Amino acid sequence: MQTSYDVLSPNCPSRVVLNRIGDRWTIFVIMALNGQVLRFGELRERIGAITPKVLTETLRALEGDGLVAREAFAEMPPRVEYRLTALGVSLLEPIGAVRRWAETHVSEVLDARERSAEVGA
Amino acid sequence: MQTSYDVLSPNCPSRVVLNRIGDRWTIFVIMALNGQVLRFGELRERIGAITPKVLTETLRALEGDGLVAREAFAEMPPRVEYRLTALGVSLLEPIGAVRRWAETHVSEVLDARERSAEVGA
DNA sequence: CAGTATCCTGTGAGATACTG
DNA sequence: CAGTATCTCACAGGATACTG
Repeated sequence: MQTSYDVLSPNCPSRVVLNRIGDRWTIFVIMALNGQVLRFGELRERIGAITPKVLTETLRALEGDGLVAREAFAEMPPRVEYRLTALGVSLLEPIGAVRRWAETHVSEVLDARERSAEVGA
Repeated sequence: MQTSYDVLSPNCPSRVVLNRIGDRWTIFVIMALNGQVLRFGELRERIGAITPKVLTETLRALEGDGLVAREAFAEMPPRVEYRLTALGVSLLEPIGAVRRWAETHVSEVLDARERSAEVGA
């Protein structure tokens, strides 16, 4: 039983989470499902520029990690609902922390970026 | 002046931060520089499997975003020191939130992953 | 509606070798 | 020591078309 993790180690399980969060589409899906139950098509609409293939991949990954629950109804036409699991909901907190930091400091980052671009170019 | 951000929008400035954090090497560098001033070679050692090229790219990006400060000394042999800026330090907090979540919940994610792998395969 | 199936491309990043 | 310079490749992810 491992009791402590070292994020600096590439094979550390913590890295798993960072990879997932860092994934291009994960955040969008998690945020969209915040407090909502959505169908495949609804997710597509809300996220915008995502293709069905990529949305499916993202959803499958999230499902596999126990963050999102998928419920299919045997109807015609088909209906499938996605929602966050308890684990998925708990992920909203750290994501919120990142988001708050972003909203507070993005302008500084953008300023710095612009300033270095002037010189760099 | 934009007063509110929507992370669900791909062109939202907040996305900038998520991209940066999601970058494969950013976290490693930020964590390594936590409370430390390190030279290029020291960073290489601590991070492990990173190549000089990639470390340079990561460092330049971080510098450009105002998260890391680079100080070069005109000596022979050359000496260059990297440290977090105040902005970089402030980023430690949200990263810490993610890290804590990871340390608490990784086992659940891994369990779920394993369970779905059994079925999926 | 909720996906699959294919094909294709950009680029993050590794390996390797060289330089001020 | 602290990087640059090339070359190469895998793979995330996009476009498009099709199906139970």
